[in-house]
This record gives sequence, structure tokens and C-alpha cells, in this order.
Amino acid sequence: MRTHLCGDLRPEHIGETVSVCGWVGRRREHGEHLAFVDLRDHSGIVQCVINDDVDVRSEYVLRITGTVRVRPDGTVNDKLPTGGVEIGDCEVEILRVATPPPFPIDERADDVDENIRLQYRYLDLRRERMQKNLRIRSAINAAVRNSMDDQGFVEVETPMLVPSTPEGAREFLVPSRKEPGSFYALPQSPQLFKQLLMVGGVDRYYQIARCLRDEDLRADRQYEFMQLDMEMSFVDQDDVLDAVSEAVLAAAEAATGERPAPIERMTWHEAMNRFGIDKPDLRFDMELQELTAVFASTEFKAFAGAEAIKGIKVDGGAADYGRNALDKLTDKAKSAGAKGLVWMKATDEGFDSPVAKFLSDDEIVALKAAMEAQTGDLVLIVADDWEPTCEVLGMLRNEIGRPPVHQGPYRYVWIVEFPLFVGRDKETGNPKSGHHPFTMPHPEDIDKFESDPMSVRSIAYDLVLNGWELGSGSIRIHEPELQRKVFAGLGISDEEAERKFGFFLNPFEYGAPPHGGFAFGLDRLVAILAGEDNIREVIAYPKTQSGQDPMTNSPIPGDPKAVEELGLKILPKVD
RNA sequence: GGUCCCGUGGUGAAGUCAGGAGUUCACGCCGGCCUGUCAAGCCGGAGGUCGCGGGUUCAAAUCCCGUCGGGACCGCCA
Repeated sequence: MRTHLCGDLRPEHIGETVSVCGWVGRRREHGEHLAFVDLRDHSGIVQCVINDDVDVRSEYVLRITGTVRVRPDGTVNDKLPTGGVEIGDCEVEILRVATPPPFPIDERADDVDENIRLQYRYLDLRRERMQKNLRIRSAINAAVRNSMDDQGFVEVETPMLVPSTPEGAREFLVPSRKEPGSFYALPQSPQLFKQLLMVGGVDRYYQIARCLRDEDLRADRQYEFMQLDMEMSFVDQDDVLDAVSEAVLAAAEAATGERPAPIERMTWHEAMNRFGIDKPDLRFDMELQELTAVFASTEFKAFAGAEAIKGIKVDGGAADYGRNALDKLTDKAKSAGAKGLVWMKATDEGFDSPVAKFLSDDEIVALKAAMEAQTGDLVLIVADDWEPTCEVLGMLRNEIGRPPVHQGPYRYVWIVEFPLFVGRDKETGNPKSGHHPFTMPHPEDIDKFESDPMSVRSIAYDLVLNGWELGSGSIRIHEPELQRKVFAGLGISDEEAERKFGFFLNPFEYGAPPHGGFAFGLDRLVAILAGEDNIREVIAYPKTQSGQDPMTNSPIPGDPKAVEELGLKILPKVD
């Protein structure tokens, strides 16, 4: 039907007779015998000059055949890539008329209520922004596949109907028709199957896998999302990090045209200490400063005896944060678990602060030096145990200084040496897994299992980009001895382990190779590389925060017959 | 489960704090004029249950209560 794409026409095509197909973006009529039509397809728009009286309106679908010609002097449009040429002597074929769209099919729809964009997603997708995002996504998928193929990985598809697993995210359940009362689950990840692929001798597996989790949605979370899932045999941590880095850097290069520098590494402990979070955004400073020594012998009760005292400095922030704003920050700090928040505004003499009178002159001087505080700076201080102190200041640091996620340079970082155990179960008091219970403990820390379990590190790692967690992985335990030891640390008995994880661990008896792997979220990577703050913008048909699809109105009530056939009974809703 | 913000012709906004006739602006739409525009221009027109329900009031887009929908975040996401 067509010889060229609208956005591809250039002066080199002058004189050619071409056919282009697309939608009417805009028409400008100048009486009966002259009209300009901007015809749009995914490649861009081109101006068509129509001398006949043809009734074409917004979003009509046209095939236009005409001659490419140079635009008359003074009418070149520098804003358009095709702006040097136009199609003249046009023969217009109306392939389909169209109802006027509910919103303009251009960048002005960026401001339209997202619910309306999603209700008419097929129109939203016609826009340059969405076309660009879908194509970046496609390019990233292709680059990832190529990179994994080049590195000798084998793509294997794992099932979508899987057994329910006892731990982890809430699952979507699928009722079995043949066995009423029994259910499949949709996979939160191919974890079980990929590790068994290692037992199966696949050696290097990958999959661009759809994963599903029935947890509340966010800007960076959808019920269903895509992961580059991979697993490798006979490797250590460096092998996995190298392989994933290669794929991520190739994807970034495909999306931006520029290959990022090698990805730096940081231990979890350093990330917490310097940035107060395990997914630090390295695009801005405002690092946590160590103040414990400054107040080692303080009289100030809120600081005395605290395990850790740390502060952050907001350059020139004294003027920006009035009493009201500081109260809000304090509330936020408290709701994040802080006992309180001390704010101090640096002055020429010392500090303007409600607590300044409790501090000695030496402490004031030492504090100024430690924070490198200049007049006009705002200093925020938290004193508590080490971890909550770091976490609260990390939250405040992000709250105050973090740019939109797409802005500025891309800062990738590997966070390594995560703790094996994180927190304790409220009921049993047993430690909980940081990553999952099959994660390899750090060999140097194995003797600390009984004496100090919370300090045991693991061979688990996260990949972080601009403060977003892209994904995580670990070296897995492949020896039953060590697995038993970790289960013991988690308070899981042999019987419970057999009941909960036997189907997974028993195959390891047949010769599991040492192995490890990783999975990272493609939606998040695409969003950041496409300059979007929300993964819905890089997903063709996303769900709203309440899990609805305004276009299809799903979810919808089940057909009573189908429900009955599945052996289900719907109970009335209870509050 | 929680905190905060938002809901006004097809679209985006102003009006809401401080109640007084569905008022205003821009875009779009329909009709007319117009032979070089490009977010074309000029003239005219249509289009609204101010998300929904209740309350207060002589009077509610505006105040109060409830509810629905959307968004950001916390919890949650081994």
C-alpha cells in the first residue's frame, strides 16, 4: 500500500512519486482549493498539500499518493525532520473515517488524566511518546537476548501454571477444573524451575520471563512484570555479576546509544552507612556523616548513650525549611521509626536550634567541623541504634535531595554482601531470610551462625540504578549440610523443611552443581532509560493502582456457570 | 490496612479558603470565510446532574458527613 514511511521523507526523495499511509494529525484549510494535512505514522509526520476539496478530519486513516517536492522559500519547517519537503499533487484515499478522539494525539495528552489515557490506550499508543517507549523496550529486549545468546546462555521457557509456594509474595491462584478445590499459582518468578534446570545440566539458562505478584501496585510495580531471569552453573559471584553487567550495559547502549562505564560495587554495609538505604541513589551527595564520636560524652539526653549518631547536611537549607517544614520532616522521621529528629541551622556563631543550649561549645565546634557546615546550611541529626539511624536519615536524604528518577546521569551500582538474615519473625523470634532461604552464606561468616546470626553476610547482590532496585540474585546453597544449618538458623526444623521445600531440595540429592543467578526487572530498566518515572508508561496495557484496566474493565465478575464448573462458591463481601 | 493530594462541557485549567443564577479562559468539535499554513487565522454556534449520595442553609461547584474513582507514598513486595 505504501512506498515510504511519513517521517522518512527527505530532500533526497524530491521528484519521486510516493505513497504514504497514516492518520490525519492536523489539517489546515485555506479555502476550497488549498489544504495542508499533516499525515502521521509511527515514524513521524509529513505535510501533504491537497488542492482538491476533500473532507478529511482528525484521525481519518488515509493513503496519500503524490510527488515529493521542495517546500517554497520561507515555508520550510525546521521543527520537523521532514520539514524541508512536502507531498504535492496528492491523490487522497480515505481508508477509514474516524470519530474525533477524546484527547489530542500529541504531547498535550501528557497532561490528560491517566485514567482517560488508559481507557483509550489504543489512541494514547499512537502518540510519539508511547511509540518511542515501546520501541525502546523492544530494542532493550533484543539487546538482552543477543547478549545472553552471545554469552552462551540457553533460553528455556518455564510453566505459567505452577504449584503454590509457601513463602514470598502473595500469588494469583488459578482454580483447577479437573480437580475442584485444587489450584495452580501463577509464578512470582521461575526460581524453582531455573535452579532445577541447573540440576538438569542446562549450565547457563535465561528467560525473558513474565512474573506475577498479587501485591499492591506502585509507580515501579505492576501485578505482572517482565524479568530477565538467569541462572549459571559452576560459577562464583563475579561470574554472575559479569554476565548480568554485560547484558545490562548492552541494553543501555541499545537504548541510549552510549555504553555506560563498568558498574561499580558497594557492600550493603557501606551503602547503609553512607546513604542509609540498600538502594542508594548515587546521583546526589548529601551523604550521612558520622557524629557518634562528636557526642561521645554529651550531656544532651537524646544523644547520650545512642549506638549511632549521624547527620545529613542540606546546603543552604536553613532558609528553605521553616518551622512548619521542619515539623513535617520530624513527623516523617518519627513515622519511619525515629525517636526524634534534631535540626540545627548553621549561623556565624554556632547553630540556631531548639537543642543548641544543651550542647557544649566543644561539641558545637566539632559538629560544625564534622558536617562541614557553613552559615545557612541545615543539619539534620538522628541518634538511635545503627540501623534505624541510617534508615531514617536515608529516607530524609531521598525525601529532600532526590531528583526525578530519569533525570541526570545513569548511576548503576552493585550492592553486595547483603546480610543473610534481616529482622526477626514477630511471633517466633526467629531470624528471617534477607533474600531467600537457599542463599549461600558468606564463607567467612559461617562460624558466626550461633554466636551472632544477624551479622552473617550472604553471597547475595542487588543491582541498583538511580535509586531503583533493578533486581537481585545470589549464589545458591547446593549442599544439604549447609542448607540444614541455614534452616536451623531460620528456626525451620527438618520436618518442616521437608514439608515446605522437599519438592525443591530433594532433586539436589541427584547431583546439584554449584550455581547462582539473578533476575532483573525489564520494565524498570526500560522506564529509566526511556526517561519515564513510572513503568506504566513503558507497558502497552498496564493496570491502575487498584489493579483495574479502564480499557477492558477487568477484573469482571466470573460467569456463574464457569464458577460452578470450577467447584467454587462466591461468598458475600465482608468488610 | 494507613497517610497525603486530586475529581468542574470531549480535553486541560480558573472559580472552592471567604456560599448568592453553570460564570470564565485555552484547546477540541460543528458551520461559514479564507491559495502557503504548520498548535494557521477571522466570524458564528453547540456542548455541563461541578464524580455520586446525604446533610446544613432562604440559597451549595463552594461548608459538613459518607461513598466511588485516580495518583504519590508507608505497610506489603522471601
